[in-house]
Amino acid sequence: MTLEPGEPKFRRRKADRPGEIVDAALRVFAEKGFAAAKLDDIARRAGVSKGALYLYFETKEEIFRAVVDQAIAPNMQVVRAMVAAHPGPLSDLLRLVAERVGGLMETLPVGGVVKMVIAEAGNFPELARVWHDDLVAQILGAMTDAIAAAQGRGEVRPGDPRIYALEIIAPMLVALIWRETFVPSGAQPFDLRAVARQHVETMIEGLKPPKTSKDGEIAP
Amino acid sequence: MTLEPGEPKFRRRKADRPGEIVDAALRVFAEKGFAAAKLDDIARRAGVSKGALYLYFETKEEIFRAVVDQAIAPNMQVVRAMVAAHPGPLSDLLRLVAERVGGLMETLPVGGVVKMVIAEAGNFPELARVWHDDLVAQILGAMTDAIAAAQGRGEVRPGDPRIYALEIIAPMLVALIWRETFVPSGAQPFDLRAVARQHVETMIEGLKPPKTSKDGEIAP
Amino acid sequence: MTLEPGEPKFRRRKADRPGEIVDAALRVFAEKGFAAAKLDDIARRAGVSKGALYLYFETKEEIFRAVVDQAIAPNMQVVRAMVAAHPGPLSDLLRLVAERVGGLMETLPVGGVVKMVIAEAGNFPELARVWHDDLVAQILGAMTDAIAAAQGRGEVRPGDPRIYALEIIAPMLVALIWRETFVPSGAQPFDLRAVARQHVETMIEGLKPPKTSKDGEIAP
Amino acid sequence: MTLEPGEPKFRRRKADRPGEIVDAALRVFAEKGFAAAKLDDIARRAGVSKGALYLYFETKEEIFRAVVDQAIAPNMQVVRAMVAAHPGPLSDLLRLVAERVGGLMETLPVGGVVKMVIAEAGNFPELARVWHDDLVAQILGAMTDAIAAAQGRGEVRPGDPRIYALEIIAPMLVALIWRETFVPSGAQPFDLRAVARQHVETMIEGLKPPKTSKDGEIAP
DNA sequence: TATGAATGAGTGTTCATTCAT
DNA sequence: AATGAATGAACACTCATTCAT
Repeated sequence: MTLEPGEPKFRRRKADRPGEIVDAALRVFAEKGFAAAKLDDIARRAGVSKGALYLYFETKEEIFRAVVDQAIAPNMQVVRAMVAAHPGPLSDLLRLVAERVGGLMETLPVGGVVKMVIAEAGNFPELARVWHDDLVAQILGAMTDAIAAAQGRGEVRPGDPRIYALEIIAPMLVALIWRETFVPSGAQPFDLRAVARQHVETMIEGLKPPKTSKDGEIAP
Repeated sequence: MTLEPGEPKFRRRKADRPGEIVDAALRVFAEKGFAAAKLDDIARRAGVSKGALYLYFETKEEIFRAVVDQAIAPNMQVVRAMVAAHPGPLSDLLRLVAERVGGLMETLPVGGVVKMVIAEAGNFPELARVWHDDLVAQILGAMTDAIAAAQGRGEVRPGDPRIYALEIIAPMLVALIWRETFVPSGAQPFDLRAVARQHVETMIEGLKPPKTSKDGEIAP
Repeated sequence: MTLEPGEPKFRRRKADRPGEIVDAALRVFAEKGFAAAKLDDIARRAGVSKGALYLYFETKEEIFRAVVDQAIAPNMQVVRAMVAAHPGPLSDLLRLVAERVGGLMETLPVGGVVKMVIAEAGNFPELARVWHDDLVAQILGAMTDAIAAAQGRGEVRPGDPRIYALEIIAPMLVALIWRETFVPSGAQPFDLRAVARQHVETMIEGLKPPKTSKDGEIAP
Repeated sequence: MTLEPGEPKFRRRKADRPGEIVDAALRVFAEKGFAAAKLDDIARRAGVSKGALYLYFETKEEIFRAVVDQAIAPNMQVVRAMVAAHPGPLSDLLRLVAERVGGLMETLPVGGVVKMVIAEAGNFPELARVWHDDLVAQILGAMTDAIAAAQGRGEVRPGDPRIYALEIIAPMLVALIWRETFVPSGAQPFDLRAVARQHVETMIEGLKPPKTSKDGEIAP
């Protein structure tokens, strides 16, 4: 972004290039999908020539990989945050995560990437695998563990903890996909934060063990 | 599918052809996405020549449209079932719908179509609109109405009924997308029926109005 | 055109078919040119199925040949008429031919065929040869001979009789081509008969030998 | 046209390319006609790849248009020359024009373009219109005016001046078309200059007002 | 004889990739 | 490092031709 003093201004900073390209590519891939995205378009949006792309990436697939890979990193924070917050009652964890995730999703261009991963999983199985192994399964696993632990503490009613994890995450994801898919053609959007907040409360209630036992722990 | 030995080079089955082509196209589009799908491939799977496609459809887009359109019809049953089951307590409705939807999703090739719609909504906005207006918004609307009515009867706690509807549907949808996206590259699948059943119970509990008060707040 | 009594009316008369097809083909070829003409179109205009064309002709080229060949025959009359009228002063011959040709050109679909021959001479050299040898060279030759004879009789000034023949014919031909080429897009047409009449008089004057000699023969 | 040994695979000559392509295209279109001309062929003759054509033209039609349009410009000189030579007796003008046109036609590739315009006027009406309005009608109009003026001066006998203009031009045009159509398959050619010279003299004589009367009838 | 569904080679067009500058 | 003209393989689409009926 900033140029060193004395540097000629038409000299572009090499170090930033790959990042700029990946940013541009993300936008184009998210809009059009992999096959319909044109390198010309990506190059133009990155402000470089088409040939320049090949100075940093070998093929279109490479760029796509870079985009998807790069999108994982920032999201890993979320996972870590979640895992870090592990101890304590589940309800606290859920509220915390909801707030965090709801916010992130409105900031980051996750939507586009999610769309891409869904769309191109068939054509790029390794990518699907990377996303699953490095991101999705981590999140799901962390939550599953937390839920199982809570079940152990009697905080959560019996049931498959992995499915409970899915139940918790799904509405956010669907609201996100909804935004990408239907809102551009006029559908009424969902307020991501509102969804997160309401759903957390629903789940906290829904997960409470049958009231016969002394379930005072969950709702403080 | 298989032809007897001595099979005729030309079959004369005009009436069946469009259906066969759409079936084949669904498989290819779902696998590869719109742009990456080759007409040659669709034709081969439909057991016809490339030229024959053009006897029934004008362009590749037309075929795509036909695939997506056709996928709406059978799913409309779900909506109708839901609307038909309208009266009675919400919990009964949810259990009924869950059973119905869970079963359908394992039978019909909805997954592929859902994937396609998500992936190509940007490139084919009218398709996204059709899907939204004719199918998704109908389901969501029907559920929203049922929930609002239940709230009126004091069966359901306060909260945005449209978000509640989203919360109810989302896990099934995500499990479906999961199957399309991650399972082929080795991820552990979700049992759609199990998800449906467990989530319904969670939601029934989660939606219950606070037991303590005389729930005067909900139905004023 | 007429059906035998007692013949079922949906039974088509086989004998006329080739002619009907050639008629239809002439119209289509004249409109679009050889390559841009579609057999579908020809078949439709001939009132038969596409497959039926192949009962009478082997290929598209064959049909084209038939069209061009068939167009020669009626025009041969003109040549014969001209040759028959041979004796007598040239001016009489010219006036007679002009009237005859002017009339024919407004009746027969010569224009289209001329256009086709010009356009496709490069792609079908034998056709160009047939047209040249059987028709055009005949007419030109007959006229050249008549002019040479008239020169021998002192009726016509010195000069290349073949070029004189060309001079005589050309305006009619150009008026014809003009009609096919520019009139459909709005150009002012030429009245073929008027062109014929005026040009004949011009040529009769123009061909007169220098007045020094006793040139009374031409203008009676 | 010919490249040195060691010729570079990529030449960098953006400025020259469109011209080279149009030249090559003219040859191919003139030979085959629009529909039968293959882009591969044009590209090969232009010494570029098929894809390169699309760097300079949007479609095959565009190339065709460029060819036809471009052919107008150089011919406009003829028109201007004719209009410039306006004053003076008509016979001088005719002799001058004949010389000029006869020479040009043997140099420029007019023949091919004329053929194309005749052949494709039906499929590309705007092109026919452009040719008519910008070129043909101009020439014809200029000549018509000159003749009418000459009639006013008593130099030319009564008669439709537009038809007289046609009579003057036609033999050159037909000789040109003859060259394109019949000569390649063995017909005896016409010497364009000879045709021009002889026809001018014929017309000068043919247009002379009747010598007997004091020609008061013509210019009242 | 006649049909028209079906074929498949052929062509215009696109676009990821290369390379002289 | 950067450009962008050039390439060529790939693909959607067309249409003359075939053949079961």
